[in-house]
Amino acid sequence: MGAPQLDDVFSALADPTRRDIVARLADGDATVTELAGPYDVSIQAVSKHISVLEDAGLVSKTVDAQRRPVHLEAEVFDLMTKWIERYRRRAEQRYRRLDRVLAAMPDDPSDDHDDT
Amino acid sequence: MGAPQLDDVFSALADPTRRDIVARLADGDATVTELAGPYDVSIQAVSKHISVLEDAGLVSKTVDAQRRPVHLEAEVFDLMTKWIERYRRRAEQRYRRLDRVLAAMPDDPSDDHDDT
DNA sequence: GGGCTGATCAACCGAACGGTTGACAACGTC
DNA sequence: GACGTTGTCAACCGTTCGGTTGATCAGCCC
Repeated sequence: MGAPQLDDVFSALADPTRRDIVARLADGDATVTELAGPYDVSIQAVSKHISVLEDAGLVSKTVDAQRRPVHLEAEVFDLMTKWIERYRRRAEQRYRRLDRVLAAMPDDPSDDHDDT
Repeated sequence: MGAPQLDDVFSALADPTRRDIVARLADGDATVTELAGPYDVSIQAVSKHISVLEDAGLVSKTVDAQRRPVHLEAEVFDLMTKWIERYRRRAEQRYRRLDRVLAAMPDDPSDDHDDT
């Protein structure tokens, strides 16, 4: 119930079945059995997957009689995106800086060769 | 060797130690022992972590005598960002659309009640 | 060459993971 | 109230994962 941790989000999304479930939920809510349909595993397994996604804050379950429509929560994606962007940008800045240094550098035989 | 898979990228980033390593590499390349420094685990464990990151295409190792400077590869981040953004956007569009529908809807008793 | 340093390889261990089956709870329907 | 449907809980199983220790390889330096 606390704020979702990056640990949970990333490891939830590490599984292809769970990523697929997220992909399908982007088109609209679906019940557990509906979600389980395409996969060659038991409903219990899919139910577990959804629990994992829920713990990560990626989806939420509502109650509709005996059905449990699953809904994609977009917010948590921001958490990931922010984390990723932070380091991607830093790495790219460093890369560009290095690039500039190299460009400004005259042909130097002590330089190691580029990686194909 | 092959293109990095989302599986590998997400599961690599699921581990907090590995995320931390990535974070530190954003500030600049570092050798394995340098990276291992802050952690309370063996160098072998850190070496394994770096291998996982390498397999995911998130970092690359170069050769400098007996040292192995590790370098952050920013490209793969795009792979993740693209995946995330695709579904985040879809989910948010649906949300906004629903929002509009609800806003445009007059008080209707046949509607199921709202969730608090 | 001998020794130190940096890093990986190999075998092993316990915990966590993804899957299974079986039982069961909750709800709508007849 | 019995029954079918939907979904979860619980126990179990094999594999993967993060960690360990010990051995080994590669490269610098005296």
